[in-house]
Amino acid sequence: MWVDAVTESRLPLSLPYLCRQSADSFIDIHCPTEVYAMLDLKFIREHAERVITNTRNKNEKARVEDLLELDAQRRVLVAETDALKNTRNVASEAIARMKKEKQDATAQIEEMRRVGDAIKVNDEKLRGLDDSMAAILMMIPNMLHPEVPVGRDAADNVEVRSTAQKLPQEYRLNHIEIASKLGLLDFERGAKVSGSGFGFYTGKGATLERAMINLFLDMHIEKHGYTEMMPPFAVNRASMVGTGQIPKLEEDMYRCADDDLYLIPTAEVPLTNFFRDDVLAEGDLPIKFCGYSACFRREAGSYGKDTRGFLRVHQFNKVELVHFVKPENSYAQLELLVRDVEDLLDALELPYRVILLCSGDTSFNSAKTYDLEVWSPAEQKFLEVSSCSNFENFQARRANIRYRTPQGKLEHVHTLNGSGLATSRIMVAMLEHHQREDGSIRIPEALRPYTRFDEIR
RNA sequence: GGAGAGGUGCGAGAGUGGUUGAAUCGGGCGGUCUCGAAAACCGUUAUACCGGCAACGGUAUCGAGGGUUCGAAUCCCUCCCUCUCCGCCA
Repeated sequence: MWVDAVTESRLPLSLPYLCRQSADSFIDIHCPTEVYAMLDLKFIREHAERVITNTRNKNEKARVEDLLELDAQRRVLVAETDALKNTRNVASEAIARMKKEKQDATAQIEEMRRVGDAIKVNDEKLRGLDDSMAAILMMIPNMLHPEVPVGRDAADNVEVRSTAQKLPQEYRLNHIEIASKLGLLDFERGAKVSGSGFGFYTGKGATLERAMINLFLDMHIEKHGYTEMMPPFAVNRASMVGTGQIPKLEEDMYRCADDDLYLIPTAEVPLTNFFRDDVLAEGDLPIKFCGYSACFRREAGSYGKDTRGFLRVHQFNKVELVHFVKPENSYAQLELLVRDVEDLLDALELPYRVILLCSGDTSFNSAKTYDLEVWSPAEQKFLEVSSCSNFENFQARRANIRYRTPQGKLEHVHTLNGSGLATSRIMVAMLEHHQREDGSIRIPEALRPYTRFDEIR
């Protein structure tokens, strides 16, 4: 069944994004506070209580009250400094006039020297305040959509719908056992060659992996109206800041120190930053990108959790979906995004459920997130295979992605993204669900044109 | 790795110390004309922050940071980025 997706024009190549400078301004601490603001400072000021509650509901610890105090100080200082600068500007103009008329301006110049010194002192103080404020602002999470249930952790998430009715299901071998029996994955060699948490796909395992990536991409391109992108797998620091991985998740990134590049943890980073500092044409929205990438995660601090096989690895493959939309459409678009992913799971004939994350489980950047989970008979639990989020303008503010309204106003777009899909956990589910009594694996119909075999034995 | 060029508004592109927030062209928006459209013509068109109910006023912004100066897009220093040529290489 075809998802009722909006048909969009493909990305027009005439867009001017290719000529834009990249801005490393994000990473320099001495830049206007607004650049850092993920939530609008004015919004925080006017809705302090809501921001504080929201921060708490997300289990975050930003010092919102301190921010407000600093802000009050800053505003007084700004007013004072602006007044000083005004006198200087007025006087400078007068001096220019006097010089032109060959009058002596020594007294004025002397006076302005003192004003200039005062300005310098104030600017110094302002910079200190800005830095302190920026540090707090960076830690304030996105506001949640009102529909998001308040809750502590995953236990409070809400199931929206499910195609996984008859649980638990029988299985004979878990994915590690069957993969090793059929020669599809090799973790020992992965550990030898790279380290723990890396693996080889071998033989038909590699083919199956590649087939899934291609199936996903083709469905998104041909059925769901996406533009395919193949992004760089390493990005600069400004990009990581732009999508919010830095500073919060910095220790989870692989970094190439010599070149100050980061291996991407998801294609979301390059695909969203594609439009960093750009102004999009209203008529081009929504823009929907799909892109394959390898994803690299250090998973620092998560050892001992889901460490078996391919459940949690340092490198995995994923097709990522990223939408740039007009604010008024973003929640409708989120539903479509989820449907695009469900369509893949249906094609793979895997049972899954869609859950709405509660406040405490919703990520820092997100206003509303649906997770898609596939049942693992071996693990006896649901495995997260996709996370679809609406970031509203949170990322767009950080990455400075705007569009021009029909009235000619510049406004931030809303960004959404979702995995569509990450293959490693899908591989786990495939090996468990499509396992036959004799230990062979049945390839679902939709995949056969890509694998060119219909079973693995 | 070696050598050079350059980073200005939505885009292209002027501008080398004093009404330059920034010429000009293009784009967008509004209008005239038209049954409608195109063309032509006219007008208009940056963002952020602070103050103000508002009209409006102030400040900042020409890659980033620092310096010189009464005054910096313009001069000096540092850094970042992009492009071109040569070398190396998939």
